[in-house]
Amino acid sequence: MLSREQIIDAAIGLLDSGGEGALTVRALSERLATGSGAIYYHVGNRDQLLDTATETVITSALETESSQAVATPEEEIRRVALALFDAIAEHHQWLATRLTLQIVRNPAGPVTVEIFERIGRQVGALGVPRASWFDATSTLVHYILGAVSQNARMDGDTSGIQPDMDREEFFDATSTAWQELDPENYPFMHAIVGQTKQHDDRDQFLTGIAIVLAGLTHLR
Amino acid sequence: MLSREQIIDAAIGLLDSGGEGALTVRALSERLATGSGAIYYHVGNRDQLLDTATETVITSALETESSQAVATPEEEIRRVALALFDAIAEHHQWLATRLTLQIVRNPAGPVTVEIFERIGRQVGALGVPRASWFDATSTLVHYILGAVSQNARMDGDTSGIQPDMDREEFFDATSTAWQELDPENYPFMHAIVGQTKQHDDRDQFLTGIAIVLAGLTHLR
DNA sequence: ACCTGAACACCGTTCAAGT
DNA sequence: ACCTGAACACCGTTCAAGT
Repeated sequence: MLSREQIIDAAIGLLDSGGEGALTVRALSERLATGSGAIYYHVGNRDQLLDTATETVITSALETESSQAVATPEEEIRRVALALFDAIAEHHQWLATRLTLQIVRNPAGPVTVEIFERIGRQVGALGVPRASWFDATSTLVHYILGAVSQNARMDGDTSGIQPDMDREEFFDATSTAWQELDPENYPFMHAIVGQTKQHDDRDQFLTGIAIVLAGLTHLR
Repeated sequence: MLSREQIIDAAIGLLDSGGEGALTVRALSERLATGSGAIYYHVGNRDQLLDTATETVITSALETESSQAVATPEEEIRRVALALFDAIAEHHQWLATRLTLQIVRNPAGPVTVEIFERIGRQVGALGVPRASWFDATSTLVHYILGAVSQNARMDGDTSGIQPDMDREEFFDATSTAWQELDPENYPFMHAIVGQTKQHDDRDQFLTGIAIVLAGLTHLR
């Protein structure tokens, strides 16, 4: 008998390998050797399936992270942030779009609540005054989700411009394009093009977290 | 004779009033009283049309902002950020998803370049050391885009849960849902539920900018 | 209760044909 | 060069019918 879990797992598989466009009810029911009606019987429509898949992946990413020893608030925030970063950057690029959607449309859902609660507790422990807890946590969450979305590699997604380009080629093409900009009008782009060439996304993400954390101390 | 500009304007009209789902080639060609082939003749496919619409709106939002008197670097960053915030929050919620997509897929395009250049120059003027310009600017841009995406109101979008709920009702439903969470497991959510009730999104966005700017001073 | 799969109402895109 | 619109290959979703 077909189970809800099987459907969600198969859906995540399709999403991971081909992006959101690859998750069609037909492809899914073929992979599961059923009719399309069976999908609707178990998980409702495609949109709900996408939400459930998002929930499953995020919850599991945050769970494996939480099984470690307690640390400083800064360290715990870094862990939560990296758990999201790694989950999206490495396997589930489709999450970049979906995670934002989930939080905007369903702020009372488990995904939003879990992320806010995890980050928010540490904000309190950091010494931020109670009246600023909501602002401080929102700022951290906004930064994390923004950075994580911007860093999602679009490898598996066919909707990119040149599908035959790998990550490095894409990067080279970008820096040469920046170098070809008019230096009169774009002095800054020229100034940073050297730094982009040998930077690491993950390191930069951590630097960003450190900047926001440093900024929070001014709220005291 | 049909022009490229007319098509883009009509597309933005459809997007503003009904979200991404409302932009269909059929609806567009009906509004313009042409055949679907005419669209493809002028603007390529739907995806390119979406990119062009994004570019048009963002460029114009940044242009009207730049026509003001020069100010401090902090003020100029706030202006660019608010120009994006207001454009998305008030008229073009569909941009939240599309802007991120544009930057990820086309970092050499005018949208990415314009935003980075505008923010980046001020980062230099702020006294951030040259070696940190890229990290600092990325952090700001990531925060701005993250916050702006999370704040896009989903009024016109039918894909929301209850379309008959207005902004205030939605907010009330969220805070009561947060209040009903188990206080043992979600102490933080209970602590902030009061603050969410009477907070202003725009003010919170500016507070976030201030936090990141404060954090940047530590890079000196 | 659980599943099938044809049918329906949509899509984006192409392309011969017209002016 | 510019445009038409039928045709094609897809979609998500429903629902009578089967077990």
